[in-house]
Amino acid sequence: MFVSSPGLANILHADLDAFYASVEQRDDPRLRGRPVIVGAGVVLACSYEAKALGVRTAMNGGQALRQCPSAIVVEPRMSAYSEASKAVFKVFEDTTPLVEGLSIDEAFLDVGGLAKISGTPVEIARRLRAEVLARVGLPITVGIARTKFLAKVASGIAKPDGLLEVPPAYELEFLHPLDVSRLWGVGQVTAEKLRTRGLTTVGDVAQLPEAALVAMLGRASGRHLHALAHNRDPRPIEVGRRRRSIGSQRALGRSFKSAATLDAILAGLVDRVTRRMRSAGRSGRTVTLRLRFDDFTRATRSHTLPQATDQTRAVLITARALFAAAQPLITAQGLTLIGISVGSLENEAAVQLALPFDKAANNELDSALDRVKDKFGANAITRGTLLGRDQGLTMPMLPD
DNA sequence: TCTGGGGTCCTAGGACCC
DNA sequence: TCTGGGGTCCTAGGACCC
Repeated sequence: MFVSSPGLANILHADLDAFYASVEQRDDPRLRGRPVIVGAGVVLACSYEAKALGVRTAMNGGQALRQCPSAIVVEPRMSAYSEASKAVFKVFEDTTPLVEGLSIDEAFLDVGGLAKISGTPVEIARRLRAEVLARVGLPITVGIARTKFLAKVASGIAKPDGLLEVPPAYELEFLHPLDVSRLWGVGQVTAEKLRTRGLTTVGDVAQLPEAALVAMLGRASGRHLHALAHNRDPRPIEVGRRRRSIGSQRALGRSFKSAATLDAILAGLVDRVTRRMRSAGRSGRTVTLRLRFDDFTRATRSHTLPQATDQTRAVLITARALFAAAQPLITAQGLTLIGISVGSLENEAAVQLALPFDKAANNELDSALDRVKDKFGANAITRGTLLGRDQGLTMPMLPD
């Protein structure tokens, strides 16, 4: 482990532009230069041409088309995006070993210590952008600064297809005029709280004592914001962070769903989640059921198992018990979303226990998976499901 | 227009242990 | 009989990010 010089702008934040839409434009020349919307029901991503006409991520699909009738709507191709992401991360890792991935389309890179080999951070960033374009065919924006936070703000301002360095001598000049919503961790709720107290810029926030921010926003948020506003962000690049939960959720639409359909949806979610856990070689202990209702309120119910598992059957039994426990909520309000996630992930796959084959539980799982097949087609059930089911089983301890 | 699907982190109360 | 402080784990909710 080497330590980069703390006084220099050594951190790059690399962020692909309109990632899903850019992949679509790369793969289909007819889409280039035109407004592109990825996702039918809701806008998952849109090209800059669509953004210029008022389309926004997470916008309802119908509204987006009214806003921008000339837009071309394409179905998402997740495997193409995942492949493109891997190729881009390969370019990152060819640049420096100190890469911290943040999401499918962005990462921090520490290029301190590379001066002799690769040149200044700006030179490295220019080459990185050219490499990503040449090797993967995608535009990428890079922000350069002394801290993670400033590098991320810089890339946000430089988008699209840009490069922006914040030299250490100009950090406060750059930071203080910015709108509070640029601060990492300030969303709608916090921005509104700050605004009602007359705080609109980062500089305004910096005028406040830490105690005032803590009183306003809570301990962690208050301290965090105070530090960022004063340009303190000592977090180093963390290599090899692992995800802490794996989940899947499904919106239900407006029509009435029978109990059998809801159970099939639940089993389908559990199947998808445990399959992903097994292919990632992870197992987990905390099963969380997530519900959303027609008035947009939410509820969660969770249960922690005595041992980690990646088995369809164990997670399904737990998920059903949680769902049953939440029945009073569900009958009182219209259910619009169901989600299942498994957290407290451990690094290894579940130890396979040599427990006796439980015929009754297995028959029950069979009928649940049959219902998934009936509702969603045979493709909804995979070989992974069957493998997971027949391996050893850790019986969960259920809530009453 | 009532909004998708994938995540992270923090808070607060209660149970439990020493 | 009454009392304290410290710590961890679990559960539920909330804010935020891409």
